[in-house]
Amino acid sequence: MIQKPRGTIDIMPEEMPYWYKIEQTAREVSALYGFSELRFPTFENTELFARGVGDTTDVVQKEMYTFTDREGRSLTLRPEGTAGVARAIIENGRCSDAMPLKLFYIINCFRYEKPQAGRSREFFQYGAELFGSDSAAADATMIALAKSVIEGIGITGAKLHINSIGCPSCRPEYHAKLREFFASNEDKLCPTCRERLKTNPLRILDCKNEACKRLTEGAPKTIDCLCEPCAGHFESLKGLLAASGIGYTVDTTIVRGLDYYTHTVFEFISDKIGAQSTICGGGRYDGLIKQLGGPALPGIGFAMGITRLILAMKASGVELESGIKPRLYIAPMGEAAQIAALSITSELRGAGINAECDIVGRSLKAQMKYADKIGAQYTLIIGDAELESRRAILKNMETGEQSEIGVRDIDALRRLLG
RNA sequence: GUGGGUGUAGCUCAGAUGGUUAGAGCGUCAGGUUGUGGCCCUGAAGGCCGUGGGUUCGAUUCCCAUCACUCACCCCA
Repeated sequence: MIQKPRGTIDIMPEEMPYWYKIEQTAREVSALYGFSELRFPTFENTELFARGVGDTTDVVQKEMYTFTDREGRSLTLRPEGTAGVARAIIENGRCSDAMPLKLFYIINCFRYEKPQAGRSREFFQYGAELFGSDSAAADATMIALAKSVIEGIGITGAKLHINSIGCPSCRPEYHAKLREFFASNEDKLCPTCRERLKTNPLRILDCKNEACKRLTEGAPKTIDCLCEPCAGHFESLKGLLAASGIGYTVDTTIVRGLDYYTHTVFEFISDKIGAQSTICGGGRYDGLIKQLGGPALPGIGFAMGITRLILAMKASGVELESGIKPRLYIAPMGEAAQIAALSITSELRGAGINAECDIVGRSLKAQMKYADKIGAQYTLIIGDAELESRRAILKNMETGEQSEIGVRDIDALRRLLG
């Protein structure tokens, strides 16, 4: 047997109602907020991610599905959506549209990681991006959109965490302060954090190691080292959230792993779905468009992992009915009846009524069992006797009641079932 | 990439200090009066006991490796 590749998932029919619910809610709520849907390539030139996401990030360094095509071009399966959207709006000249430009997408992404609960190599996300505003009001709008979607699909108990990681003008100073703070305790840090001290000290704050956690107490926080504009932006955001009644906690450990983030970063976290608890992650990326060769255009966006949303929905007690139940099952006996059954089925379907009939050639008893199993509301029995008398037997499967109805009386059936 | 757990029928799981025909429940299919479901009864199909090596007279059972699933680290959605 050939198995599916590691880290991929099959989504069987029983699961589809959850996907429909999320996709439908995402589209409706996005539209409500004035966002338009777009689609873009599953693979891009590798350079897009190297430059956009950042070639020092884990995602780019060790998690991308990169391959060479027949012409020797280096291509990469998208590991996230923002870089593709940014490229698309630059390439399609939308940076000169009326601002803000508000877009959303529902896509699959690929990352070569070791699978676990809430994490797979092909994963799916709903994301939204807002370009052309560097105002905190834009941040608040994005957070409100994310919250509406999360609540709209029935997830309860998700917590909003926000932080500001500064901008290119205040970050170097912050890194220096962090290095200074940890310098005396360098030997007590875990090996990875000792490395982080040199490369990206910001990440030490995110370490799960107990010893490191203790050492981070009292460490300088990004929000204490923000430059004037950054601090002002963060204060405005907090004010706007409070004014809209959106609860939040300032979480100085949120450190996004994608280089393009600046200023505001945020996550919605569910504590009921295992270790991969971030169901929505996002932030501001004011330098990205320029970095990719476009104009200096600020932006902010987020993405939500759809399978994680489903885990959170189920943990929140959301139960969705699966399966399509026919209104009528037609049980023919004999060849003549089979012909009649097929044509009645077809006419009912044409009238928008879900009807089924036997196409396996089962006995009447087996057909009744089958009709019961698939949840048919009515069964219409047609045999030679019924063709003769032109009166078929209609059985209500719930009550067991039987009555007669004209064999070809489609109108009567439509009245009953429509 | 690192670590823990698991791998027996479609599903959920038993099982034997290593010994000849590997079990149950559910599900599927067929019957239980000649044209009728849900309950009940009977029967059938369906497993090289994840794969490859090793130890052994003999391995599904013990050992090793490998693959897959799973949880966690890491990272992130």
